[in-house]
Amino acid sequence: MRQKVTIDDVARKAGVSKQTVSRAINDKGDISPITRERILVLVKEMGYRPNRMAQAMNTSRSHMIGLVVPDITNPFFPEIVRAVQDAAMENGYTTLICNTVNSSEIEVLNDLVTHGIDGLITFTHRADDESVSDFADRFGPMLIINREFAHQNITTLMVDNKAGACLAVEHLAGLGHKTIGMLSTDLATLSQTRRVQGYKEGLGDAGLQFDESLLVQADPTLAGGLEAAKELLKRRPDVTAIFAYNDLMGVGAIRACKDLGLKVPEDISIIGFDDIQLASMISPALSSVHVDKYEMGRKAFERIYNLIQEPTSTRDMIGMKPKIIQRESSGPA
Amino acid sequence: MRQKVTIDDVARKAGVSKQTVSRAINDKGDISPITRERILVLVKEMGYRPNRMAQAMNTSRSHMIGLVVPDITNPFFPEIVRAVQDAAMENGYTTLICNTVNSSEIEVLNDLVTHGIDGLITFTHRADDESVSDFADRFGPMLIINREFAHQNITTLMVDNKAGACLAVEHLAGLGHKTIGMLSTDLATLSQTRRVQGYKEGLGDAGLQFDESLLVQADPTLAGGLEAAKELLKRRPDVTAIFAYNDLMGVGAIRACKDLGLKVPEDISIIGFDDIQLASMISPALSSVHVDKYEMGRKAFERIYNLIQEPTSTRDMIGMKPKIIQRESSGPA
DNA sequence: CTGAAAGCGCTTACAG
DNA sequence: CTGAAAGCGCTTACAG
Repeated sequence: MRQKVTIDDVARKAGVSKQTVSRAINDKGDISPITRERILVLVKEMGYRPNRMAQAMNTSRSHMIGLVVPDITNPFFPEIVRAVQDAAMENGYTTLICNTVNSSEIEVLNDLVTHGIDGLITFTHRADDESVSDFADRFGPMLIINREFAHQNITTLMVDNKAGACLAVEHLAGLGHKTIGMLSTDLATLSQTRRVQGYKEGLGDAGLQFDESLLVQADPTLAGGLEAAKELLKRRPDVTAIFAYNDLMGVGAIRACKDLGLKVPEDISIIGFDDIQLASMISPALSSVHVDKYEMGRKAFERIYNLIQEPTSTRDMIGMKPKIIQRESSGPA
Repeated sequence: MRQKVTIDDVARKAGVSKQTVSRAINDKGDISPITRERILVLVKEMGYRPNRMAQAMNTSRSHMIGLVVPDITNPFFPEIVRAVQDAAMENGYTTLICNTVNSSEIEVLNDLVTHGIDGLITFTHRADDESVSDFADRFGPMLIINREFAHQNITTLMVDNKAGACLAVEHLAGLGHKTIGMLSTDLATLSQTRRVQGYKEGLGDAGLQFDESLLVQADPTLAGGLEAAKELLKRRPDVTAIFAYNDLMGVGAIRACKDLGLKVPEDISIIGFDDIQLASMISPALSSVHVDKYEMGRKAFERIYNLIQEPTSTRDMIGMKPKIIQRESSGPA
C-alpha cells in the first residue's frame, strides 16, 4: 500500500524543503535548532515515519536481516529465533525468517537477498559446499550456525558438540557407570559425527571400552529413541547408562525403559543433548547437555551486526561450550 | 549492500533499454518473443534478480507480510508461524516476524509498516482497542487472531474457545465423571473468559452443578498447573476429573497427581487445551482439545493474501472448531 | 543554515 | 515492438 504521510507532506506543512526534514529526523547535517524542533514536533503530530525501502535505496541499509532455519517447529530453534529478534529489535533491526524444510536452501537465501537484507544468519546444512560458497562470493555479511566453513565472507558459530558428548559420558562415568550405550542418528550431519566422536573419546578418557554393539542408530525423534533404546537393551542387557544424540531420543529412551519395566534412573541412567524445554517438563526430568540457545542467537546477531557496521572486519569462528544439566534421569550406578 | 547486478547491466549487455528487460522478466506489455528469450537467457546467466525494494516503490507490493506473535518460544506459536511461512512462500511472499513480549505491540506494528509490508497477521492482545483501531484506520489488510474486533479494515480469525471447553467437559462427563474441576489462568484474556464460559456451560449441559470451589486460578504454566491442581484437590478431594486451561497447566496437573500419589487416569482424569507437541510426548500422554494450528496459519495467510489482491473485499470473521483428542490421561470415572 | 539537482533500481504511462 | 521521460520516497553531495 502507498504510504499515507511522506516526507514531502511534512516539508510542505513545515514550509521547508524535504532535505531539511531529512536533516531533522536523521539529526545529520547542519540545521538550525529552531527549525529542527519545529519539524520534529510536526513529524510526531502527523505520525510520519520514513519509508525504510526508500531509505534503503539510498543508504544501502534496509535494517532487515535474514534468518534461515530448517524448521521452526523443531523445538531447538524457537529460542534461538527469539534471541536473534530480541537483539535485532534492540538495534533497530527487523528479521525476515524462512524455513527451508520444503525448499532449496540456496533459493531461499537468494530470495532473501532480493529483499535487500543487510546480513544473514543461517542454518544451512543441506546445500553443498560449492553452492554455499558461490552464494557467499556474492553476498556480504553472513553467519552460518553449526557448520564448518572456510570462506572469507562467512563467519561460523558452532556448539562444541564433541566436548558436549565427552561431558555427557564423563558425567555418566562419574556416577559409576561402566557400560554406557549411545543412541545416535542415521543423519550424516556434522553434529552427529562430532557427538559420536565425543562419546568415544569420553569412553576412552574414563578408561572404558567402546564396542560397536553399544552404538545404535535411528531417527533423531522420540519414536526413533524408543526403538533404538529397545534395540540397545536387547543387544546389551548389561548397559546401565545411555547417552542420547538429542533430547527427543532421550525421552524416547525413557519411554522404552518404562515399557520394559526398567526404572529411570534406578536401573538405567539417561542423558540427552540440547536441553530443549521438553527435557525439564517430563517426568522423570531428563538430564541433558545444555546448549545456551538464547545466548547463541544473541551472539549470532551481535556478530552479524558488527559485520554490517564494519564490512571489512575479519571473519572468524565462534565456539560455544555446552555444559551438563543433571536432572532426575541420571543417577548413581 | 548495493546490488551486484542491476536491470541496467542486463539491458546494456542485451543492447536494449531497461524497460524492455522489465517487460521480459515480468512478462508484461508487448515484446517480441525473440528478444524476450534472449533477455531471459541473459538474466539467468548473469544471475540477475530484480531488487524487490525498487519494485515495491513502483508497484506498492513488497511481497512481504508482517507476522506478529507474543513469543515464539511459547509452544503454541511455532506451528502457526511455520504454516504462515509455508503458505507465504508458495505465493512468493516472505515473512517479517516480530515478538512483542518485550515491546509495545503498536510500536512493533508501526515499525513493520515502515518496511512496506503488504499485509499483517497479528496476535495483538495487550494493546487496547483504541490503539488498535487507530492503527487499523491507517493500515490496510490486517488480520487479528484470537481477538474479537469490529473494524472495517480488520478480519479476525478465532478458535471457538467456548465450544472447545464445552467439548472437554462433555468428554469428561461422557466418561462418567460427576465432579469436574477447572484450572484456569488469572490473565484476563478473551481465551480465558471463553474457556471458563464453556466449562460452565458444559457442566450445565451435562446436568452438573458448577461451584466456585471447582475453579482455581494460577499462571498458565506448568508450575501454575501444578500449584493450582494441588489447591483444587485439597479443596475438593471429591474431584475425579480436571479440565486445564491449557496443556502446560494440564501437564502440571499430572505432575501434581503424581506428587500426591494419585494415578492418572485411574484416580483422576485430566484434559488440556491447545494440543501442543508436548501433550503427546509425556507419559501418560495428555488428552487435549486440539486446535489445528497449522490450518490456522494457512487460513490466516490465505485470507490476508486475498485481501492484498482485492483490497476492497469485505472483512469477516473466520472461526475454527476445535476437537477432542483422547490420550492416556483421561479415562472412565 | 537551507534548497535545487541527481540518483538508488525499478515500473508506468506515453511516444514513436 | 521499443525507448525516453517521469516518478515511487528518500538521501547525498553541491550551491548559495
